[in-house]
Amino acid sequence: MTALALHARIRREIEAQILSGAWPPGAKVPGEVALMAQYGCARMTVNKALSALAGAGLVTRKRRAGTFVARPRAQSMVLEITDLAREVTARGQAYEWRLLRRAERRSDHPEMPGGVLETEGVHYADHAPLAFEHRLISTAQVPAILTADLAATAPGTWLLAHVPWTEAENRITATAASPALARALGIAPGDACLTVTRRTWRAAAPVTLVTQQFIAERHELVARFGAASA
Amino acid sequence: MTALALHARIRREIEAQILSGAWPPGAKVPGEVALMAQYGCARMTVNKALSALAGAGLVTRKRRAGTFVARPRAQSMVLEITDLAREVTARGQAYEWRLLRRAERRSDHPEMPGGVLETEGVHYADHAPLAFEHRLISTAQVPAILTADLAATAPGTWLLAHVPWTEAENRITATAASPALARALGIAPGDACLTVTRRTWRAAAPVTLVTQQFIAERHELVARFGAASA
DNA sequence: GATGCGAATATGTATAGACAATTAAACTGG
DNA sequence: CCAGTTTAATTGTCTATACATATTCGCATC
Repeated sequence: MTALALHARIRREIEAQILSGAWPPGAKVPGEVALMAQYGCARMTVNKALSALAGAGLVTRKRRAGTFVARPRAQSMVLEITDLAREVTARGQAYEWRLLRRAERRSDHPEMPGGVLETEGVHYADHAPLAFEHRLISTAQVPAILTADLAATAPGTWLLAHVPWTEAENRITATAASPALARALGIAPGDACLTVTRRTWRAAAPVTLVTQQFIAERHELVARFGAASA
Repeated sequence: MTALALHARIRREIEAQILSGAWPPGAKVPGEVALMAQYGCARMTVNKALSALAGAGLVTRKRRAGTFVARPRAQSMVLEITDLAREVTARGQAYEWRLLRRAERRSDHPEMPGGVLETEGVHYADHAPLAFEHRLISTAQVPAILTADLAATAPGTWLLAHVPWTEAENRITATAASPALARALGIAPGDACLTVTRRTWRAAAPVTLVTQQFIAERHELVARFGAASA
């Protein structure tokens, strides 16, 4: 019952050398045989640690040449997009969803063609508006959405529970509130909003296209550098 | 060699079952011995595939119980924060940096106390303003910054090349342009800006604290679901 | 029925060895 | 000096085995 598995310990110690700057980019990381001797273990154990580091992007490995600290070209951050209902309640606030529009129709949107369910509504935190949401859901991919009670449950929450593990892409930008949006959120037209547009697919078929517009002061997204996962 | 290593193939095939929805959350993934028989390989090979999937968060594994498709509570997205100089030139645009202010002083900012170099400047893409940047850099952590020519090279670019592999956190929100910001960017006061505040540490010591404010129409951040890494 | 304990099961970790693939470096012939 | 070839170092993958560890299940006992 060691506190940490040996391969995890090796990984952590190398990671510390890299993150602290002791081993700069381009520096040669000890080879598998060297680490094997240093820790007195089998090569597979060292390999597991180094492979994990390579997967995390901290090192690059080349046969015959060796293992080297990677040159960071971009910082890879992990952004956790949680369900709004969960996020708000996790903060200890009262969550509420109000459905404003629900229309079953055919879409000519290039990203979501065909039959869709279109919804609009507002997310509230502690009874104050937090975000306006416009959404298209493919009825071909998710026929059950037509029988869901979307006044009681926000579509995002419903989808998370019923159509899990889809691929997704988020586009984050800032926009000025249109008069209609301002009215829905109770802010002034032209006020800054954080806009998140998310497209999700399931086995290459589009599932939903959603745009959420947050009142700027009441929401922020946090992304962390993701090298410390287990 | 085979086009794909066996453990990678096993991983991909299980991943496909999960992402397509064929194996819903909570479903039992075949155990190691079953997969071992199915693929006719050793248990370690199967273990590598399943461990990788567990690391990516697609499955949870419990001793005695088995391996199960995870219930997604949040979508984990990968956000690539690139250096602005690199990003702009990668788009084929002309990049330019103009330093507006440079002050060596002591900071009482709670996140960055002590001696700092404070810089302000504007990033341009194709000679049009893209973002305003305010930055504090710890002179204790990065003494060499005091001798860097920050009029020629943006501090972020310089730091990326000289202080790599720090830990970082980004906070993304939207703000309205203050009169001073509007003047610097050539936009109207109150216009929406995408604001990214990034704190970076190096071995638990703060290195830099930067706030970049982008003209909304000219910038967006893209985050992708990150389950398809190798 | 409740409780405690042992057995069965599935994963977690590690070993030692083997061969394949890649490629930098050394070598060799012109 | 250059070009092509060989060599050797290093990682990539896989096997077969072993023991550790956590956890559920069932059984025996109270």
